[in-house]
Amino acid sequence: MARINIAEIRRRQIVDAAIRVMAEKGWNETSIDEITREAGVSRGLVSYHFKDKADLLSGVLARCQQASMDVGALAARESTDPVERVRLVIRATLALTRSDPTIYEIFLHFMASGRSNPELGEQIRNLYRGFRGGWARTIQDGQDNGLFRNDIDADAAAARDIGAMTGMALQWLLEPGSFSFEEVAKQTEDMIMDYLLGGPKAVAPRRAVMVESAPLDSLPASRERDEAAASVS
Amino acid sequence: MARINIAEIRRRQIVDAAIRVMAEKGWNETSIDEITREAGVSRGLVSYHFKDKADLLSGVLARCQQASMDVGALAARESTDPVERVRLVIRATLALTRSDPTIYEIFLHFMASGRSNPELGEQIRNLYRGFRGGWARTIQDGQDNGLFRNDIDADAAAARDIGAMTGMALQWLLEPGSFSFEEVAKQTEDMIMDYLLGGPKAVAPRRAVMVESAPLDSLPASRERDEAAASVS
DNA sequence: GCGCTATTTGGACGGCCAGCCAGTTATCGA
DNA sequence: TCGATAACTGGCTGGCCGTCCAAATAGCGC
Repeated sequence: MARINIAEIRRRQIVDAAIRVMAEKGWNETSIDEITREAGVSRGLVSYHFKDKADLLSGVLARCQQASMDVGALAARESTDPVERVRLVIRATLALTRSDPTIYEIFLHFMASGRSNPELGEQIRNLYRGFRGGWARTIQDGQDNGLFRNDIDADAAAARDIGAMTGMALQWLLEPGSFSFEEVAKQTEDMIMDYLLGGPKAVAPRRAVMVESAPLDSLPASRERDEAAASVS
Repeated sequence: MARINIAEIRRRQIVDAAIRVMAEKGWNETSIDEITREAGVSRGLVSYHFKDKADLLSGVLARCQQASMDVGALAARESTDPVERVRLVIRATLALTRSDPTIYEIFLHFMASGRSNPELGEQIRNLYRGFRGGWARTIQDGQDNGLFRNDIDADAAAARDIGAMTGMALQWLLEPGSFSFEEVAKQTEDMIMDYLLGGPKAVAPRRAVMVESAPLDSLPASRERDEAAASVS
């Protein structure tokens, strides 16, 4: 089935181009003509492979989601200590802001556009729900095992942590170099970890086995066709 | 000069309408025609009072900036204890997300649009610089007086705190009700305060007089014409 | 080679919108 | 009362963009 492969390759090619253009100009300012030029394909080919602009957008978001999840999952595998794993994921997530700001760029544009486009809004909401859900489970595990304070709600804690990370990312996106990235990242990491490690904890681990799955990698699978997404940039 | 007053009133009227429409539909999806309809004025009047769409946008952002600064300044006046004031400002800023999400909505759209429009980008960057600068001064004051830990850079701390607050706000904007607002707000407030109050501090206050000016209210003055902005919504 | 289908092309169509402008009305000073 | 100017109106227009489509091309099994 070489044909199907070609279709997949074309889709990938167009999504790649869309990400490049969109990261720079946003979505509404990006015309499909510009994407075709960047991708080096003809005007009608985009319409052939994607139902409409929103469909193309889904592909873009799915790729970015996959990339950011990969980073977290990868970092978590670098240690077996649950606390250390959480720290590594925070660090990797923050570092992603610097190494591949495109991802947050896309998220930002989706958040803005999603408010007027219900379909887009649902996608970005699902994405955040997934992030929060995965993070909450990780925190819950830590609480159950007496590692993290258990006087706080895990779901709320997840929203708080993800908020702290994305908030920093957006500021960096807005004006890279306007503050010391390393310093702010270090403070954010410390602040989150100190908060999670402080306060009252469960007396004894409720389970002998610690968190065995990497944080963030038990998210609901993307319903996109670009499952095998690699790095975005 | 009744004429000048009329011009000012009209400008205000149009900006108000623009904020209402824009909060719901974003900026790029908002046509000037829609704003004129909402404002109850004719099509050409907007062109008469505003150079172009970006000019109108400046008015919108200035109003939101003013409103958010007012909230912080107001909260800071409710206590004379510097630490308590910082806590109150955090609380008020977070609460603003709920009471008037329009403001963050506008900020979000500016961040997204500002990437492709240099003029707009500079405005939103200035706004954030102002926020961070004011917050950093407040933290610096607390450090100088031995109230806050002095092993961290105040500028970086400001970026971290503002990031945590805006990050939470954006999530709430994306999907109000997807988490417990009160719980996340409380955790965020505690996390920031615990971090600022923890760690090593200056042995003795370097100044007898504590922070005497409200945080956030020594920002660079808006260069907009809508100086006397009231509440946004 | 021959149909068949997937793939690709370039352009046409229709809608939308920001900017512009000629003309009208209201307000003010003299 | 009478210019003069500010305030205001409504429509035009040129361009851009997403969608659709008829035709051309390429790759496949037979």
